[in-house]
Amino acid sequence: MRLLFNNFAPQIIGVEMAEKATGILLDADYLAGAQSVIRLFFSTKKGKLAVKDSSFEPYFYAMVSGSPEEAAEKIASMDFNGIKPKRADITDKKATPGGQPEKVLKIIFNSTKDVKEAREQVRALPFVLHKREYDIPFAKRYLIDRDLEPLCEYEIEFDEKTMELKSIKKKSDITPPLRIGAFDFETYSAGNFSDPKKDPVLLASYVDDEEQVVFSEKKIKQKYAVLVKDEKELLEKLVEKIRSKNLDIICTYNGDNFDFPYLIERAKRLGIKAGIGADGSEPKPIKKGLDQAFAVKGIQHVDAYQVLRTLSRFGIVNLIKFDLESVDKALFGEEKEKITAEQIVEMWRTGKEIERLAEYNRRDSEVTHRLVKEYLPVYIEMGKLVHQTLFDATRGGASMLVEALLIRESFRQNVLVPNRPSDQEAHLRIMQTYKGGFVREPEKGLHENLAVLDFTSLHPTIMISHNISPDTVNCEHAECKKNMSPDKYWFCTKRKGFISSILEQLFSKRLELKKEMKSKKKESHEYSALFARQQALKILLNSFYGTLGFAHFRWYSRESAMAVTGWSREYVQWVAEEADKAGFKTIYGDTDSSFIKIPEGKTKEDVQEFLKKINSELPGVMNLELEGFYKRGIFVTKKSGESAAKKKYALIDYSGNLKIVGFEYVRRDWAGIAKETQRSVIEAILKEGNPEKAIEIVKKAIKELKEGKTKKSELVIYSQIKKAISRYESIGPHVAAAKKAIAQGKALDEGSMIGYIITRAGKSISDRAQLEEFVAEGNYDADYYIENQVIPAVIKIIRELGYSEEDLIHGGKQSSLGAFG
DNA sequence: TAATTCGCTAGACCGA
DNA sequence: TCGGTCTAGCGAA
Repeated sequence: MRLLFNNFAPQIIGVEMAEKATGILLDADYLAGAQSVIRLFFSTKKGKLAVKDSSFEPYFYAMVSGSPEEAAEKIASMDFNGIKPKRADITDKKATPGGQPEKVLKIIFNSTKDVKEAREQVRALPFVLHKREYDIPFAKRYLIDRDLEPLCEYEIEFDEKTMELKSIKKKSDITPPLRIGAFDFETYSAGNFSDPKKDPVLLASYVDDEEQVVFSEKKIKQKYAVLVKDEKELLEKLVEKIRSKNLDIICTYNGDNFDFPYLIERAKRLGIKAGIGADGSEPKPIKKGLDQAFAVKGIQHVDAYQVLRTLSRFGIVNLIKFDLESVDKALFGEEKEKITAEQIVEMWRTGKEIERLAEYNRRDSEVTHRLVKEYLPVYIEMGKLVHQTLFDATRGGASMLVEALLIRESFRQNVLVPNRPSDQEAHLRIMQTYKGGFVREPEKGLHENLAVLDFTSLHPTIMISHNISPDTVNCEHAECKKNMSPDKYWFCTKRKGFISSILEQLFSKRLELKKEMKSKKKESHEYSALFARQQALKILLNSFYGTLGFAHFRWYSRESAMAVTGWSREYVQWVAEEADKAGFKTIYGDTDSSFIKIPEGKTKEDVQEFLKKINSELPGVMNLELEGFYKRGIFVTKKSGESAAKKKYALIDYSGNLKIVGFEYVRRDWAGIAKETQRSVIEAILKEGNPEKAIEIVKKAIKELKEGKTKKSELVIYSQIKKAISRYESIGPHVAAAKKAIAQGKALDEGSMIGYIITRAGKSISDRAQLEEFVAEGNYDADYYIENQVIPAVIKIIRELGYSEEDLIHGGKQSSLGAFG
């Protein structure tokens, strides 16, 4: 078997020209040129295998007026500025999911380049009405058309000489264990950031399941250290190490923007090749809008940083800061030492504590490796679900994942994929917003004995139950008008919608998995596998609704999005009315939830009964469930005015668990001292029913602040730079702090998380804001933290108990509180 | 390349 | 210096 890269000598089998192999499909790309040729990468037991498929041709569709046969003949013989189509076939395709197949031209070219150059010219022909599916990347197109699922195991046959694929058959849906390795650099820097054009790599670490290595030209005592003579050898050894491992996955932490570009630039300067690809090629940058990603041939590069950003957006993990130390602590509860760029240089220069630096470097790779191992299963399942490689699945947003699934499904159903909107069209869509979910104004104050009810997967279940789909809006059947949304759009009841039926399948698949999970032991491998699959399904299910209202989405349907939210408002308000009729009192609700008070004389069983009744009346797969019972809850008024604040409350259950929602406590743009004080106050009130204690907690925090004793770490406020610094019209504290830091040589820009402290020197708050690392312990504006942080965070809660701001600063009243009476 | 709307609040900014 | 308006960010769902 001829492998591009392996640990074994090639085997030549003389007579039999067809070779067989079993491998995991990792990647697909194509070789550009006069003829575009698909290349598939497999991970086999013996190494990486790349096979070609030159039988697949680039194409797009055109719908024409008049005779399709004549049009096909005409186009096939045309010359578009030197580009000649290979041929034009006539296919039967549906223009829309509900439509009848019609004759559509499939115009086939030799190369993807030809498609790109000729498609506009074809579109401009007078008899061409539309062009379709002209912008689907060739390799992705191949995976769809050939029904191949990345990450599954395949049995293939290929010609041993030409490496041409002869047959391919799926062997298993289960992804066998993948070989995962991580690497990380420590680099020299003059100021606070490193420039690969001049600053060398100091240390490089590599970690996988079997070994851990740190390469260094300085002698390091640890066992894992490998001495090299210079930076050139260091990089060569690292590349060699990675190559020798025959990895399926190479992982980094921000390798897309740091380690890989650094590696490439240093290798170039040192005159070596960073050929870690399975075919010996260097990692290649792939444009992702303003950002870039790095791809390695035959190996999937998973950037753990990108993975966490995405998981954070979907609420699977909850992270404030994304540096490895914070992530390690938040997710694994480990304390990892943070060494700054300055310290790295100092340690390197003096040679003192070089072991600490090496350990830091080793840990970076180790944590990265662990992160990828932890979260990879979800993405493996996602990749299979939407037929995308790991590389794409870990970097794609909600719309990319949904789109990939829908394109594949369109192909299966023989329907043409809708075009993306033009920029103007997208702009018009953005202008047209629509109404979202319903949020009830809460009954402010303290409440006891609560039940929280919510709809399970509200948006997907509405879409399934009402058959909401872009292709079922306002169908021609009069009787379907009974399925009328509050905004007066109706949805067909005779034919299942394209999107709604896909959702239905995903939804029932997830239910099945969850049922199956119950029969498995939680620690078992099967359980984790099922868990990952249902998690991927959950992410996908929850992504659909948002994409319907997304201006750049191929299946954008404002009517559908409006119907989803319209019905959601109706259902949630109906539940509230029914609850009140049943003798409960609805005190709050947001989008899919109802908070009800269980009055004296009513029991938890009554709530269950109520749920049963509601569920018997809900259509389709819609379901209202009990989220939980709570002993107490508090709602406060808004900052100004008398009305109660929405999206802000705290609950305590009967086991004493606090649930704090929307309060400053959960916001990163508030100082720790304010957040912790607020949490303690809420706890004292909800858990112990002790407002006096709450007052004391606040007083203590204020006293500490005044005495200058509050630790720096308690004072940091985090806020993100969301656009280019120059584009800010209003210079808030985080922008001001960032500007000052940039003037001192810090590399901060769009996307940077700014941790700042309000110091004493300066007039406005922005003037006084300084980047945390530039502020000495004890240098803070106590008044600011008391008046703008601690007091605002607690005053609304304290007032709910009948106390005032005065009580916090002065003696305070001793009278007991009627709030619990 | 890119999921949505609803809601709260801080602090700059601006004109009187 | 005051108060209203606007920009900006973050969180809930």
